[in-house]
Amino acid sequence: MHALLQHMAQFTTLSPQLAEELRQRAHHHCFRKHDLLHPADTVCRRTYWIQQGLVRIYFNKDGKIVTDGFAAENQWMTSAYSFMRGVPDPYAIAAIEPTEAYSLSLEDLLHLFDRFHEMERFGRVIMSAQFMEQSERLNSLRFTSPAEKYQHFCTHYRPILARLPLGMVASYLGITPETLSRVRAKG
Amino acid sequence: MHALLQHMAQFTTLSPQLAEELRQRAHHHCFRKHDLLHPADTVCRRTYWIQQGLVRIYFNKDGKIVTDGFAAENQWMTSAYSFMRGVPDPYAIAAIEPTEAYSLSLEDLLHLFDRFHEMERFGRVIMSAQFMEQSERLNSLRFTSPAEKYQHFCTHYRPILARLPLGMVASYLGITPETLSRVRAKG
DNA sequence: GGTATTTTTTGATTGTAATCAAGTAGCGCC
DNA sequence: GGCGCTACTTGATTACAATCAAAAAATACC
Repeated sequence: MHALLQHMAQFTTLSPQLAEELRQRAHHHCFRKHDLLHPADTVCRRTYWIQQGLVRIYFNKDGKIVTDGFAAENQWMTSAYSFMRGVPDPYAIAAIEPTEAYSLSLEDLLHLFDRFHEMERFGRVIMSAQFMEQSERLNSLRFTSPAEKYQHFCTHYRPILARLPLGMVASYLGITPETLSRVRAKG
Repeated sequence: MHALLQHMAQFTTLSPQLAEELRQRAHHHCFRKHDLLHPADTVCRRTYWIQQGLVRIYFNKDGKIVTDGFAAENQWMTSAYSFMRGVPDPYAIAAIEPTEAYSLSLEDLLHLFDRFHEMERFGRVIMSAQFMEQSERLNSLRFTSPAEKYQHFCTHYRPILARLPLGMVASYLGITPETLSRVRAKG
């Protein structure tokens, strides 16, 4: 829990009152490998902050599993649309490694946003960061060859690269495992 | 100016003090067709809210102009990376039609975020909305054929579709003008 | 530790949209 | 209103990664 507060303190001032409310509201979770943080076609009720471990979000596209993103230590993960709108969506979130996490519900978040200016600040800053990251990804998807996509992935995900099977990386990059295998064979 | 305040009031409570500060700080602009709101390779110092008209953001990729986005009435436009980081970037923003806009500098924004919880709220809500929109675009780019991309564009940009030349739409969708022309010929 | 299953590699073929190339239409501007 | 330019359309060819197929390697599980 302390680690989550430390993480948040990087982006906003953390008053003792806010820290206390976070301590009261956040849930603690331990997931084993392959456990689901969120099953497909259900409402994703919580947003998870990963203290230790590695998770992925994915969905089933015509019988194939497509990975949509990863989150490791100090990152947030949720099925954004489902979480924000309170509706089911096809995404699922599963642990790739044994994972320890803290989570907040939408109600918790909205309450904290209302009550604490500094929490609202945190929300804004995190959303901006996610937005900028997603922009980069969009540009990579749009303008680069499979080799460059992989290159880009390597530089941005170095810390977790070795922990991921090739197939997941390929579908995240929007290329086939065969193509990624060939790309890797050359580099 | 009143219209900007109305727009903001949709997403946050707008105290008289905040409204007053906005009135004082926002700049008003009129652009003629082809005018640059922001030239390439300079720092984008302001974020623009479009009251009337239509603008686009684009950059030069190997001699070809690639359109990266549009903004029409009630939308915001800036070169995000340059604006947030205060560094030059290759994007330019130009008016497609005569355009009336209001703008804020980064300093204005940061000041308002600090001083007004409700402004911070507005920032968070707008960033979330942009993020969700961008997610949809990313999925469209990633998983759909040229015909579906165009379909998706038509449903999401109906109001401005007729105001845009085909070439801009094509490069926004990440396909060639030739391909878009053929897609349109069939539908 | 050995078998079964999944993941990755390697190879051959195909499909789709990009590129190359002209021609036509639309529009801005004097 | 006509000239010149840009935008759009249409056609032929090419390139690249997807798909199909199968073998090899890695991993899971009893």
